[in-house]
This record gives sequence, C-alpha cells and structure tokens, in this order.
Amino acid sequence: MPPRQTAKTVRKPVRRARQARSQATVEVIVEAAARILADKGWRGLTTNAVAQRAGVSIGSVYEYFANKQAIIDVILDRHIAQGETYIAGLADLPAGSLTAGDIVEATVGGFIIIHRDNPKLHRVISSEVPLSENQKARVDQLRNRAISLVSRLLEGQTNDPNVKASMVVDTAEALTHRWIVDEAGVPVAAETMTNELTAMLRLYVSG
Amino acid sequence: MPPRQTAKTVRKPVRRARQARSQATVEVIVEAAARILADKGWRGLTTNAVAQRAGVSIGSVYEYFANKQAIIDVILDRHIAQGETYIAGLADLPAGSLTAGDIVEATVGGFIIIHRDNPKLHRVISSEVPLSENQKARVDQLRNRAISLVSRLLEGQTNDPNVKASMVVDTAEALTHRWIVDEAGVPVAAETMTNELTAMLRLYVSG
Amino acid sequence: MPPRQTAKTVRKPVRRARQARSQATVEVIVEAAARILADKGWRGLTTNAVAQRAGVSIGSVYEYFANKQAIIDVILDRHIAQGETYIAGLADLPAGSLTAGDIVEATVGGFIIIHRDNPKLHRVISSEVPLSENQKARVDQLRNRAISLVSRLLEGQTNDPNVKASMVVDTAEALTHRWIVDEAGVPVAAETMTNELTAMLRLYVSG
Amino acid sequence: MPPRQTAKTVRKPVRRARQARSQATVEVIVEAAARILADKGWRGLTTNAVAQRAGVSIGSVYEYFANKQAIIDVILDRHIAQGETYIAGLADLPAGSLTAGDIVEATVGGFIIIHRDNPKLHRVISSEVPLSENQKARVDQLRNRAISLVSRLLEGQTNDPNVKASMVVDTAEALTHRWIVDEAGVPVAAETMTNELTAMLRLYVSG
DNA sequence: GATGAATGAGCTTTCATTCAT
DNA sequence: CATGAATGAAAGCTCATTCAT
Repeated sequence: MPPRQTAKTVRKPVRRARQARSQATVEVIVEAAARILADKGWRGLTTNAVAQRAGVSIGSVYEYFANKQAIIDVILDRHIAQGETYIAGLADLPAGSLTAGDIVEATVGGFIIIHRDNPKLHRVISSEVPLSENQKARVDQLRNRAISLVSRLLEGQTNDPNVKASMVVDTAEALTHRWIVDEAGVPVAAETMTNELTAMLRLYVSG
Repeated sequence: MPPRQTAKTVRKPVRRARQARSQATVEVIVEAAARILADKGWRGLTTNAVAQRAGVSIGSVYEYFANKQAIIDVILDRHIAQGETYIAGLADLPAGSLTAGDIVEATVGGFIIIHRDNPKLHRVISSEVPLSENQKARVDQLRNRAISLVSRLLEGQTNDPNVKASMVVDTAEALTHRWIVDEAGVPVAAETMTNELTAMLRLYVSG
Repeated sequence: MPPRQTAKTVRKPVRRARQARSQATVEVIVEAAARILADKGWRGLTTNAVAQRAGVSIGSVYEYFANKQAIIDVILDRHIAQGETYIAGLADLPAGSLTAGDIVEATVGGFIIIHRDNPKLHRVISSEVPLSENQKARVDQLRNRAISLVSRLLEGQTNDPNVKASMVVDTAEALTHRWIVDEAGVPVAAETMTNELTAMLRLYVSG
Repeated sequence: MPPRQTAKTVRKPVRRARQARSQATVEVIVEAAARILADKGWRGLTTNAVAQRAGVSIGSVYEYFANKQAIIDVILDRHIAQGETYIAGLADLPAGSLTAGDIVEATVGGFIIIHRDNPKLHRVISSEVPLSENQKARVDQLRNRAISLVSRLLEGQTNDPNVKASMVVDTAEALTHRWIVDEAGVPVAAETMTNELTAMLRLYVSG
C-alpha cells in the first residue's frame, strides 16, 4: 500500500535531510581545511590532508567543491564575512550620540575582537594565502564600507571626517593586526600599545 | 703609458673576467627570480621559470644556488638589507638637535622611500612568501633597532620615549605599507594620507 | 543454499576486492622492479621505468612506496627472507641423528637451492646494489644463525664444531654463489664442482 | 743564434716532458678516483669530485679520459692487473719441486696478499661497481689462468689436477675475499680461519 | 693544453584531480 | 552519492659532458 503523501511532500523532508547532510559535510571539510591552514600553513594544505582531517574521502571533497581553490574561497569568504558582521555592528551605532572618543574606542575594540578570533588562521591568511582579484576587491570594499560608516559617525564632530575615518580605520586595523596576529616579539605589552593607539587616535580625531 | 704587467698581473684580467661572469650570472638569476615574484607571485616562482627568464640553463642556477630557497633567501636578504640601510641612516641623525616633528617626518619619509622601491615585489614578499624563522627574527630585529634609534632621538622630548617610538615606527611602517604596497584602491590620495599620518604622529609624540 | 549475508558482510567483498587490488598493485610494482634489476642492473632501475614496466602510473608507485629505496628494500627483504626460510629448515633437522656427511650435504644443497632461484637478480643484488647498514646486519645475522645451527648439528661429531661450521657455511655459500650466480664461464661443470665441494667439506669435517 | 740541436733532438725531451706531465695528470686523476671510490663508494664517484680531489679542472679530466667510464676502467684494469702479477708469480714457481701442501699455501697466501691491498677499494669494486662484459671476461680469464697454472703445478701429485685446481683457486679466492674484504663481523678470527682453509685444501688435494 | 662556467637530459617526488567500483 | 586507488603534469634537483676563453 503506497503512502498517501504525494511524491512532492514525501521528498521534501528527504531532500532536506540530504541537504542537511550535505551541509554538514561541507562544514566538516571547510573546518578541516581551516584547522590545517592554521596549524601547518599554506604548504600543509593539500586536498588529501583536508579529506583525511575531515574524515571523508577525497572523492567526497570533490563532490562538494569544484577544486581546492573553492575550499579556500569559502574560508576566505567567511573570514571576510566576519569583518562584514562587525561593520554591520558599526552601522547600528546611533549616529550623533557618540563622542569622537567613543567612536575611536568602538573602532579599535572592533578590530581587536576580529583579530583575536583565531589569530593563527588570520596570520596565515594575511601572510601566505594568495587572494584572488575578486577577494581583494571584497576586502577593499569592506574597508571602504568601514571608513564610510566611521565617517558618517564622525560627521559634525571633526573636519574632514572622511580623511579622519580613513586614518582611524587603517591605523586601527594595521596596528591591532600587528600586535595580535603577528607572532613578532613586541617589545612593549600589547595592552599598553592598545591604550596608546586609542589615545593617539582620540587626539588625532579631536585635534 | 701602459702599466708594466708581470706574468701574474697578466692573468688577473682573465680571473676578473671569470669572476665578473659568475657574478653577472648570479645577478641575472636573482633579478629574474625577483621579477617573476613581482609579476606572477609565489606560485609562479619555479626554478625552471627562473632559469628561462634569466636566460641561463637550470644547471647554472644550481651552480650558484644550493636550492630554490637559497635564491629566495638572497631576495629576502636584500629586501631586509634595504631596511637596514635605512635604519643605518636614522642612526646618523644628530640626537638632540631634532624636534619631535623632525623625527616623525624622517621616520615616515624613510618608510615611504623603502616601500616605493618595487612595491609589487614588496607586496608579494609580505603577503605570500613564507619567511624562515631566521628571517622573521631579522625582520623583528630590524624593527626593534628602528624603535630603539627613534627612542633615543625622542629622549628628553617626550615621556615614555620607548612606547612612543614603538607607536611611531609601527604606525609609519603599517600605513605607508598599506598606501604604497597594497594595491588597494585607497579612496583618499596617498599624499594626503601621508600628511595626515605625519600630523597625527606629531600630535601624538608632542601631546 | 546461499549464505545469509548481513549488510556488513555484503560490504566485505568490496573491501576485499579493494585490498586485493592494492596488494596486487604492490606486487606488480615489486616484481617489475626486480625484473628490471635482473635485466638492466642497478643503473636501469628508475622509478619511471618501474612504473612503466609495472603498467601503473608513477603516482601509484608513490602511493605504495615512500621512495625508490623503499621498493629496493622490499626486494632485499624478500631476498634475505628467502635465506631465512632456508635457515629455518636447517633448524628442523634432527640434531644427533645425522652424520657429518649428511650435514654437509644438507648445507650445500640448501645453498644451491637458494642460489638457483633467480640467479640474475641474485647477482645484481650482490654485485651492484648497495645495502643499508641494517640490511648488512641482517645478512650477517643470517650467516651467523646458519653457522650456529650447523655448529649445533656438528656437536659431538667433530672437534671445534663452531670453526668447522663457519668453514662449511662460508665455503658452501661462496662456491655455490660463484658457480650458479656468477655468469663466469666455469671451466668445469657445476655439478662436478658441487660433488667436489661436498667431498672436500666431508673430508674436512670428518678429518 | 739558433741552438745547434736539430728540431728533432730538441723536441724529443719536450715531448717526453709533455708525456711525463700527461702521465702524471692521468695518474693523479686515477688515484683521486680510486680514493673516492674507497672512501665514498660508487655513489660518491662524480667526475667533478674526481677533478677536485685530483686538483685539476674538470676540463682536464676530459682531456685525458673520454668519459667517466674510462677512468673507472683504468682502476679496474689495474685491479685486474694486480691479480695478473700475482698469477705471473705463480708461473715462476718450479713445477715439480713443490708438494701439494706448498702449492696450496702459495695459492692461499697469494690471495691474502691481493686482498689485503686496499680492502675498501676491493670491496667497493666487488659489491657496487658494475663491470663491463669485457672486464668480466678478463676476470674470468685471470681466474682460468690461475687455475691452469695451479693445475700444472699439481700435475702428478693428485688425480684430476684441473678439477682440484679449480676448487683450490675458487675456494681460496672466495674465502680470503670474505674474511679480508667484507667488513662483516666474522665470528672467528681471520687468522684461525686461514689456517683452517689451508688445512682443508691440503687435505682435499692430498686426499 | 688548461680552465671552469655552462649545459640539459633525465631523475625523484608531489599533489590536485578523476573515475571505476 | 561515497569511496580511495589511480593518474600524470609539473616541480626540484643532479651530474656527465661541452666549449668559449
């Protein structure tokens, strides 16, 4: 006796289950790749290593990703998306009700948060992984969006808000990156430096 | 009047010619490798590509370099040496007779000069080429030397000269790198940004 | 009546088939290498030649062997294992119930058997292939084991059984090797020589 | 004023000097190759290494030797010639006035002398260096000559002198080789074994 | 003749990708 | 869909040999 459900309604849950399983496989592959990237660097990232670490066959990897670059792209896309999430947070800040100092602090704090998440992966991405033109463009776009948001917040609080915003964003990004991501032996404690950075940018924006 | 050459001095030109040929071959190889690195990035740098671009055989490459890494090391060493030359210049500045503003200007100016030389190569080196631990150490050392020199110059002109120097050096380096080396579409002209950078650091150091 | 197979046992043949395929590939590679070694000597043994002769891709060779030496090692290990099998046979002989003549005959006969199996390969291995220290040690150990076994058999039948055993083993090995493995034009028939060898050793052991 | 000697008489010494110099260069190259062979084995024997060790240019090596094999051939030829010298010595023994024991002793003693000269080189030659067909033939010929000489000496002292001679020569050669050349840890002292060898062969020849 | 820089065929090895099962 | 054995282009590197000086 055939089930009463139509073919369509029968298949939906199945398809969902399949999609869920597929999604899980994709996830496990991407996470394996990211962990390898953080652990062994760019040279250690081979497709077979990813498959093994993910606990799936190399064939399955190619079932879900057209090629190696596609896996890397997902990692990079998420990396960029993380930045975008932070930027979205900046957009929610109430324009007009913040002092210049608050804005600087929010910006610096945001970059610290971003860089503190998996700094090893962050470092490998920024110092070994070659970005495609498209990815470079997205990073640029992200940065420009951040600048324009900070610029909008600064409006009325400083002259040349766009230029000031560029400086604030670039400086905050570059220095938090250096202190948190680079394993360089920073001669002065990172916390001290962060305070200095905030002080410097406050002075600059207010000056 | 021609110099009287002994039998020994007669042979010298031959030896010199040989040395010159060898040196020229080394040079041509390193330059080819650097050009490939700048043009095609890390992935494009194969030993055969280097040999071809240099116009020598692959055998000649290995006549002068133990392995591929040795070629890269020469490029990196020269890259680092360039920075060291600049640092040596900083050391010649008359401690005591410069204002804080002069010091900031000299530092920023120095990093601009460094980054303007072959920015494409500079970018590939900083974003794709994996450094050996030794090379990382040299880069760190270079940074620390720069900081201590600037710190010495700032002595008596500001409180916490060491922290201030760290900020000045790191900020100047990071931002000139971003504007000059990164091909990112900087929304504001680099020159404007440089002026801003100098202004910001002046304010910070004097503040 | 077919066996009732559970889902698990259903998959077994597949796994077995895979293992069989893998094992067959390993085998085909080792055999190809051994044949090349016998035919073309040490110089002819290149990994590509092995792959081609085995009818597999070079990639498959490296799927199963870490490097070229690993292939050679398997050949050498099997070669040595053959000797070990013969030695194990000697250990089974009933100590005490054999005459000195029987012991000599068994020893000579054993070495003849060993050397008659693929004499060409045997020759290349002993005259061209460099052994690792470990392999040299195993060969030594093998010889010493043979000597101690023969020594035990000779106990009570001759004075200085250990010295006698050394002579019997070394002489039997060296001369059967010469007659069978060396392609030297032996001026007297190998069979005659074998008889002489046995006679000589008998006389020596009994004398 | 021209020298009174004719062109011919003038040139002879020069040519001789040249030949002497040439001969010295050949010598220095062959010795360097032999030393490398003994020290580093077959793998270490590269033409550039030979040139360097000989203190001449690689160009000069190819001035005197058509190719690498030609150098090896000289080493092998000398190696074989050494054996031939010993054989020539055997030929000088007074046929008829020696006991079988004397003959055995002379033969064993001869092989000991041969193998004691540069055993390392001897070992490399016999276990790593591939011989050409021609060289194999010469080695065979040498062995056969030794056998026929010993056979002639044994004539009238034993039945089947040719077979006996084959045994004596092959056994003496193989065992002295094993004890002296092989670095194998021989469990019994070489001197003891030599005595045993002589005793065994005496018994055999006289038996 | 002597030199040694230069050559390049050919070797070992890696790893992204395919496809029969 | 999953599997993983198989593929082979391409990379790094060696070394016998040549040839301009």
